[in-house]
Amino acid sequence: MRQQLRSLTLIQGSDINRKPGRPKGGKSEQTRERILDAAEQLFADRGYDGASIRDVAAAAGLQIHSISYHFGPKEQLFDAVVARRADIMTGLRGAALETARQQAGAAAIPIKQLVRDYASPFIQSASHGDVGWRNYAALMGRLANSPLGTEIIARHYDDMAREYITELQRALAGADPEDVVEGFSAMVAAMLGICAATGRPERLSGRNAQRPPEESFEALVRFHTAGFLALTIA
Amino acid sequence: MRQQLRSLTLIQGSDINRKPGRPKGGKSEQTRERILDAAEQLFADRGYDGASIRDVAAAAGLQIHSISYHFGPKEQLFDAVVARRADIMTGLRGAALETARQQAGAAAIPIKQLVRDYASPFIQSASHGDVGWRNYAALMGRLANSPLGTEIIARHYDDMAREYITELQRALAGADPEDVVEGFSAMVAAMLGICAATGRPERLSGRNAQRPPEESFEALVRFHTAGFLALTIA
DNA sequence: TATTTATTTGTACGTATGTATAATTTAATG
DNA sequence: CATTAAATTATACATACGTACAAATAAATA
Repeated sequence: MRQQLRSLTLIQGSDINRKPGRPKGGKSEQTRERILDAAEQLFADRGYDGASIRDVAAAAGLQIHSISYHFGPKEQLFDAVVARRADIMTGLRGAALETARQQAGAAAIPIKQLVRDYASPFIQSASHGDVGWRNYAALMGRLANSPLGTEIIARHYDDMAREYITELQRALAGADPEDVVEGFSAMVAAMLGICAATGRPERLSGRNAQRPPEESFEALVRFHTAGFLALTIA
Repeated sequence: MRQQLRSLTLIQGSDINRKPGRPKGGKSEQTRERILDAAEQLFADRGYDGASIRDVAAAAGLQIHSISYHFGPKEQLFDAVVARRADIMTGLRGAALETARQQAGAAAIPIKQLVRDYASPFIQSASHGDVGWRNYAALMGRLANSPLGTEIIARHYDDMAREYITELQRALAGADPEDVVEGFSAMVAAMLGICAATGRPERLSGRNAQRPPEESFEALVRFHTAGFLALTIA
């Protein structure tokens, strides 16, 4: 939205299209990242309506208007927060899918691999990534069943989701395609639940600390792979 | 909170403890229900922070202060909304569990029956109940991964959840108990996702209308039963 | 009917909200 | 250095928020 059409001549010194004045995107890219980090954390902690633009500005060490200057109205800021890491996530999933397709050749990709490849980037990022990824994971969990959330998720995640669903349906030829979509939705919900860090699993199992997400991930893969396979049995 | 200790002598005319003045809970019980209905819908549509007390009052056809008069501050109203139908839900699940225990005798309750008995009351209410149940289901979906939501869910749902988990662990003696908790969480997340009516399954499958929740329910039972059973295989 | 309490209304307070406008500072240019 | 545009600051606006207080009304009693 605020991206500039860079001039075509690449050598900066001899740039003939170069207009006078301070160029865009110099130092401000850091500022934008700082705003997104702050917004990510606050939206994750308090939700979309619970976090104010003022909170974000204060957390980023800026004045209020700097937020809307860089991102426009609140909803666009929210979208930008989701989009930033969604693009990374989609890149990882796309690469994994390409590899899997090459490995499988003409055959269908194994269910277990599809489950693993879709859930792994998210769970790995949420558990091994920096605090930003943890905040992002919590935020995505909150978004899951809200109108605004699903709208934004649709924009940034549905295309790749459909690719995985297509492969799942191919691997589960005997199953009702709608059941496969149902299974995919269940898998995503479980993945988000693991990373949301709500503390409910601990409360239900009597544990005092959160289970390492890798263990949860392995359980998820086994559980949902078996679930998918059960859909083929009429 | 605002319930009164009814006098012990049951015959109203000869009530010796009866104090003068207008008695509590007469017409106001309808008002309370009307407030809860309005709050339920608004919280479901806009979330806790997105729905204001003024909105609730207007939807119920009352002045602002009537809300806090009956329910205290906003968070207690929210809790009351969740609690009302949580009690019904817990009653149904408790009755189903008792029946299942009697049927099973000394043996473990079958996994499929536990999955069915836990998810069925919610999905049936959300699909066949009145609009209030549909709103409630959407609200519970929104709550699932938020801090305030999990706090309230813990208060009203965790006891019965632990009972079902105990039975699941008994039926899955070979499985890691923590994996079983993980599976239970996945089942709940899927159940909420089905009833949240976000439109995402339709978007992912190309359907134009929502799938009948009964079909989704049958798929959920098959999927998650198989998932649980897979946890016993080392 | 007079009295007592439950319930509802009307109004107000202090603060927080998203957004917009104008002025200022910063960083590059020729 | 003068100039141009980006980036930041400062301030303001109109509205919405949760909560509280005082008054009025309603429904039962003796």
